[in-house]
Amino acid sequence: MEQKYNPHLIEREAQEYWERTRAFRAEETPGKPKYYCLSMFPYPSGKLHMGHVRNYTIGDVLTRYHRMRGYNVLQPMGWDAFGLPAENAAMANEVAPAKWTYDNIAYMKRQLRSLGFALDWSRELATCKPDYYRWNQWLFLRMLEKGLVYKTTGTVNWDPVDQTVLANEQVIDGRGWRTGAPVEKREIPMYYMAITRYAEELLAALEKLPGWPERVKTMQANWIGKSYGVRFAFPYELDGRNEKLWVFTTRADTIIGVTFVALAAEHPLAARAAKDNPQLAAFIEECKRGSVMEADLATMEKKGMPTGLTVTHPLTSEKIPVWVGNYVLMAYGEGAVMGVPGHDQRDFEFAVEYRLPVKAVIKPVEGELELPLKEAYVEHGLCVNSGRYDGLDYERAVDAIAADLKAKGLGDKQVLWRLRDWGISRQRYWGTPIPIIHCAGCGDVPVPDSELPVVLPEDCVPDGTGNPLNKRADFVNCECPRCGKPARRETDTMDTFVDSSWYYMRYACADSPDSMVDQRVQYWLEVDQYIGGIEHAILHLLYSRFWTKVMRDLGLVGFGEPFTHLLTQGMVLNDIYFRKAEGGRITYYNPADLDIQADDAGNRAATLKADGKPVEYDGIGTMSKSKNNGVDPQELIDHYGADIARFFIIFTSPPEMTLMWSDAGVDGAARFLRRLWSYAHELVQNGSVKAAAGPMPELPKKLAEVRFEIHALLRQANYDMGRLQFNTVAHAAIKMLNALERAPRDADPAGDAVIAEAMSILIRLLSPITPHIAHNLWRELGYGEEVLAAPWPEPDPAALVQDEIELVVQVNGRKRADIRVPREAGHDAVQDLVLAHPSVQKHINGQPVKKVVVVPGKLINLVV
RNA sequence: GCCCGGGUGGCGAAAUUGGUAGACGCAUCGGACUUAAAAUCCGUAGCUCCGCAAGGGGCAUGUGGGUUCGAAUCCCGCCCCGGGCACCA
Repeated sequence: MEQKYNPHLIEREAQEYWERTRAFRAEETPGKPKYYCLSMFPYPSGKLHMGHVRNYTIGDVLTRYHRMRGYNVLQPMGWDAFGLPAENAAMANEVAPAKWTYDNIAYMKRQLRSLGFALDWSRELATCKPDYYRWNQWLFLRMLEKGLVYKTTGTVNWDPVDQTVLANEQVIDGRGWRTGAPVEKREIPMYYMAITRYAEELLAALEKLPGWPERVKTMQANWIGKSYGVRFAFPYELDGRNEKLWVFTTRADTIIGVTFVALAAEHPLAARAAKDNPQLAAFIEECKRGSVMEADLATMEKKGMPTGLTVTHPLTSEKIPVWVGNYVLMAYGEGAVMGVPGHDQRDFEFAVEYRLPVKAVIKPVEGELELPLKEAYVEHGLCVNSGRYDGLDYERAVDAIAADLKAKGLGDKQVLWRLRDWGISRQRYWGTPIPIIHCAGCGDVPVPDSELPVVLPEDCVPDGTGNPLNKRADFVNCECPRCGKPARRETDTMDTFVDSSWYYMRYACADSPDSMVDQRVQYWLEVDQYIGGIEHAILHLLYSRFWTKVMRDLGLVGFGEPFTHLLTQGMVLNDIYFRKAEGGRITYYNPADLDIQADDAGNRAATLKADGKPVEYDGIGTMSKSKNNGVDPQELIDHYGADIARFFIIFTSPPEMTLMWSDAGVDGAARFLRRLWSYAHELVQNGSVKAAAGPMPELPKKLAEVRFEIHALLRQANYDMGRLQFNTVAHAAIKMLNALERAPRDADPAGDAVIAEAMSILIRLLSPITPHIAHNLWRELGYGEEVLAAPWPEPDPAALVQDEIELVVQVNGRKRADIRVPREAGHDAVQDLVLAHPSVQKHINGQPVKKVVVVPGKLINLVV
């Protein structure tokens, strides 16, 4: 054993050992409890960043911990390899997305290997390979057969200069990121997956996921958004026909207060009204400018214009004016809303702006409304000025009004979901081709299963002006499978969320050539622990749950939820810097490439090292490819080694907490592992550990205290392991070494026994976090062949028995003394000791003790 | 704008879920070792007041209220930061 800790040497040795022994190859072993530990697979953006290291270290800690607890563990890894950044890189460097992606995978795989993760690489997959995405296509066709996939139009961001569809991310302040041109909305045909058919189950099944964080379940429940309300119609006459304008409301109790109706700009009635009204047509056109993002729609200035049409109030028969409002969403409800300025703040502001009447029809249960209203009264209350509904509370009013509408055939109660169907068509090259052929005679024809996969050509180089597949005659031109005549292949590709909705199943049978999944999926799934960033709390996790239910209903798998336990890792943040070029194009710069000066007031000035010119600061955000603010961990690994990097990132913050990246403190991790090494080296030199094999002898008081401390720390560490708070497990390891270094050093066989036991505990406790040094020390100290095979340590109850306990004494809730009392001390004896304490005497100051609060074994509070 | 989190010393954090606030680590300062540096080891440390000292008191968990014998923890209002908002992944 070398005297100095040489992480690179021992890490290489340990990794070669694991490689040679195929230590992490997972086999289906019936009868042994299995544990499927899964970290979200990375997008191969080029290099790992700290968020990846954090994610995969957490997963590895859980993997190795469960392995030592006796589970048959699977921890796989793969690549979420389709996506937009590859196309952006292609435009910037004129390299094909495929080559860029495969090069990145090769580099990042080396980085992952150098971190020593216990991964079963034999199951590696990349979603851009035909043997993976063919099953996206295959399931798409099954869903099409079941009516779970359908085609309709959808709204996209359109860059009129590049003549291309833009991702939301590529729209900056309403303009295209490359051209700076104002973005327009455009309606195009798209394929949808009918996730709303599963809305009820996706919501209800959240309650059957006790292993998920509450916050994630709350977010999903709100996203699915079940609301109970009333769908009803305003009758009207147009072009000599009697028609109905439908709306949905959760506040039917306020229906008498309707003073206008507002339509989305895309509403068919708006288009009809605009036919002879150029001003309105222009306004509708204006509404179609700007991005499709909900955050933009919700924050923009509320604007409206009258259509000149009126409809009839279904209960009062009043004439109600119809407006077009830019804030009404076509995608939610009916694309039209009733306007009740008195009791909806948004309607109130709209009414004030356009001088529409405000009617108060709800009053508080206690007291009266102050009129005229200065803002909408949005609380539930009692109906007033509402004729026969006066005095009814919310529920009764809704019941009565729904019943009256129903009697007139103009409405009824209805459940409305906020969740929308999942549009999966992307007008992009680097994704799974949608397996459809367009035939002039037969229409949209599914590609037959026998012709799957529809293979994506890998040599296209996008240039930013639309999907390059459209220019590939060899891809586009084909025969109609139905009539055999020349036809055109669909060039849209699938949303990459399709890829990530089932990859965790494919790991179980990554080599299965003839089927999407096989019986091995039944062995490994569900995933016992899923680990990934909180940013995936809604979309990815919801789509995966949906996809699993679809596969279940197609008889492909026997379970309905993919992930039993979920750990949502906190984001790793870093500063963001950028420059905005003329024309609006934005370039982000990595903080590592900048010279940054900050003054005491927190202002900062940064210049690019390459040209010395200033760049702008854009606050902090998640490390990402798009904001170019990732920190490459490679420098850390090269300098300190994998164990120190892993220990540091585990040590520095609890897994679920957001972490602002800073490497301050990494020297502490390095110092700890060096101290551990030196301590172990000394033990090896003087042979204390080997000499101490055998049962624990009778211990003198000092050594019993050391042993107590070790076992108490272990008890706490195991508790923290169980609640996934790994930072304090690392803290416990440091405390153990501190305790050992403080322990009496005489060459006493009893002392050797305590130290030998403590080191075996410490090394096993550390082995999930710092597996290489643990592997090495376990062997050097002669505990066995490999720490991986050792059982997880449990505290010895006998070591945790104490003769004396410490009690805190408070007077009026403030700590005034500590006392040590024998463990068996009775209540009276303790009370005498407490009252005799001079500091307690002083603070009681002769006043009578009114109350004594006792927390057994911990605290006594005297109230005077 | 809407939904979900978070805010504790100079910094990362802990506090077993209402019971000693600041464990453990970083940085800082002082000391030891060394020709020197690095490394290593020892010590100190929230703020503030009284005291030569030993020691003792007060104030402190973003902010303002409230509940409680007792609040970082529970309740109400506000401020700031992060995540998501359906085409970034």
